[in-house]
Amino acid sequence: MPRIRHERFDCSPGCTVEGTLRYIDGKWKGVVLYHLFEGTLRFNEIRRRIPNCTQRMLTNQLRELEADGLIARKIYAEVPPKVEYSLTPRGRSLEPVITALKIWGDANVTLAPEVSQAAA
Amino acid sequence: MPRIRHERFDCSPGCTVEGTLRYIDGKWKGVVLYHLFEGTLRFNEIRRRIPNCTQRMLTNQLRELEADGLIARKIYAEVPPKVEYSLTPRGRSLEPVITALKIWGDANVTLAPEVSQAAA
DNA sequence: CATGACGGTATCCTTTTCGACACTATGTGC
DNA sequence: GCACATAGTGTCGAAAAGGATACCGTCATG
Repeated sequence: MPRIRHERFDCSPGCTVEGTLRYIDGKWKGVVLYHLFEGTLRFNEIRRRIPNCTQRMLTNQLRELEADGLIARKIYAEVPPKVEYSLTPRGRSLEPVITALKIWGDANVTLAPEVSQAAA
Repeated sequence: MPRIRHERFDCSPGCTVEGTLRYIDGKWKGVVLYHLFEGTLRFNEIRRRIPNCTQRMLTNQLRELEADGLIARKIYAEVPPKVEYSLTPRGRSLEPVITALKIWGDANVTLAPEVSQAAA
């Protein structure tokens, strides 16, 4: 089980910052949330949008987001299984945060696929 | 060495979000930045503000932040060593991001030391 | 009968992260 | 001579995160 890690934040002021980070941290959560801002998606729709994420990891991240009350999981009792994920109001309230992250990232993060060739 | 982990982000749009997260993620970085927004601080001043962080971890986080160009490290060649940390312009540009995180956290993160008693 | 889509689990393993602890150098105060 | 303060470094080990891979049940299709 992914373990809830936001049990205590007794460090100092500014820790709600860390607290928020614990919600959206986790390799794929930011991207998942980002895609869900567009609207409700099925499991495999999300998968296809994040090809580098393994099925196991995606399930993990979704479960944690769900446990944190950020996304809702709706299961349809159909025969080819159908599960839809959508943001809860709480999840949607993260939009300004994600937006702030994206704005800074667009300005400051270099998405350079060719950098990794340096060692060759 | 802390290893730079922002080598590639080829996953999908929204990944600058992840990119930004890689900069401010890391257990204590958010708090360190938060305290540095107040102004320049010496090593032990930061330590005292974040008692739960070990010396080694603090050094680590500061080194990573420095390597990422977010903070500046100024060493005074004095005899009781004196090192001052301050934000670079790039680091300061993170302020809206940290602020967004803090706003959400203040509203949504429960700093509840008593919640962890649930299992008892 | 075999295959594929769907939405997962279970298991294993590697990498990364984090914390504890000891140790360093230099100078001051006792 | 001893302890203390500053600002670290080094090593060790536990724990967590992440990735690879295989497997599950069900129904439709070929």
